[in-house]
Amino acid sequence: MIQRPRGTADRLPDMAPAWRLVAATFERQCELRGFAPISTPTIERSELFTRTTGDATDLAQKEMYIFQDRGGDSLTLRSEGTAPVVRAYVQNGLHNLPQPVKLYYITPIFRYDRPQAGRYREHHQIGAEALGDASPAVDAEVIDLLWSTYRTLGIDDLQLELNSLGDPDTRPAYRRALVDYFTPMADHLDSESRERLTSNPLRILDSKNPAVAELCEGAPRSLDFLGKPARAHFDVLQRLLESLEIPFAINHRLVRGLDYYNRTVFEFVPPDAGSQSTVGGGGRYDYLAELIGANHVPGVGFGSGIERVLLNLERHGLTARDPRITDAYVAPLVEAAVADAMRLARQLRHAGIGVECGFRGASPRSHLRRASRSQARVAILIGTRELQRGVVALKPLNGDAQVEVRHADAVNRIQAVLTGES
RNA sequence: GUGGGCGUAGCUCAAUCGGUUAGAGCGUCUGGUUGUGGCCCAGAAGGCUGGGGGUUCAAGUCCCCUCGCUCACCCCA
Repeated sequence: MIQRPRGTADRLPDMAPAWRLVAATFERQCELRGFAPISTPTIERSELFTRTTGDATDLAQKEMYIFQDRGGDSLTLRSEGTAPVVRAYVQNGLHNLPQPVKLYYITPIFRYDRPQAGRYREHHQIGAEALGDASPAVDAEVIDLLWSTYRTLGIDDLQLELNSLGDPDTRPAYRRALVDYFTPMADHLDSESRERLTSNPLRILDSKNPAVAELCEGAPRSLDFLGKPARAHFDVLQRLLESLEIPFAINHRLVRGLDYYNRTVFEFVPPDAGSQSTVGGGGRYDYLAELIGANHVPGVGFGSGIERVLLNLERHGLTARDPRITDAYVAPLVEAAVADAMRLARQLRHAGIGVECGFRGASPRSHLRRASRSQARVAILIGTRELQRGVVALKPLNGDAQVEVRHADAVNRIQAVLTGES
């Protein structure tokens, strides 16, 4: 048997209500703030991701789905949400709109990684980006959007962690300070962290190795290296979050896995922090546009994994129910009644009634069994007798008496039964 | 990419020390009612025991490989 590719998932009907709830809640929160939907191609030119993600990141080094198309171009399956949106903003001249341009998306993300709880090779993210405005209020708005989405869903115990990485002009000094700090203790670092000492010192802070983590305690803090504007930006953001009553905690070791971030970075993590704990995260990326050859465009945004949001919904025992739309079941009792049954079903649907139609002549028993297992409140039986006399048998499934109505009156009578007038 | 655990029907699980024709519940379908649902009862369908190789008189059971799931590392959402 051919099976689905590793790390992918089939989403079956019984999972749909929860997915819809997450998507609908997020969309609603976006629309309430004037964020508009955008969607970009599933494939992009590989340079878009390789140039923005950062050479030293795991994502760029080993997790991208990269391939050559038949014309020899190198393409990559979307490995993260932000760069394509920035590309689309630039390419479509969205800087001509009032700034910031506020966008949101719900999209699959592909990363070649070993599957694990809460980790997939294809996962889905809700995400939002606000482009063209560098003020800290935009950061606060974006964080508020994600926070409100979680809260509206009923997930109220995620911890918001916050940090500022400063700007490119102060980054080298911080980087040097980290190298100076860690180099003397290089022998105590694990091999991975030692490598990062030269490739990407900031990411040493991110290590979950307890021994390394301990060494990080005394490490220089990025907040102490912020330039004046970044310092002011971070201060204002904190005041805004306080005024919005969004609780947060400064995490000096929060650096994020993509290199394009500057100033604000944030993550939402559950209290019982497991390994795949981050539910959503993001930050500011004022220099990302330049990396893809465009003019300066400040931006801030986030991505949040839908599968992980769902995990947290379950953790809270929250469930979603499907909207009930099948009101009637039309049952052809003989093969000759199938055509009439399907015609009646269409008339009912035209009148706005949800209808399931039996597809083959079968016993009333089997049709009614099926009907009562659907959500239908009324069954319409059409057999030889009904065909001969131009009527249909209308049977409410709540135990009320079955009635016979003329075929021509069927739609009105069924409507009456469904609205309880009968 | 590294390491551990686990793969038996659509689902949840049995199957003695390696021993006959791999079972049950749920679900599905059909019937019990020559045209009437839910409950109940009966019957049926449904398995290359994940796949391949090996050991053995004999393998669901032991060994190897492989694929998948899962947990941890790592990484991230």
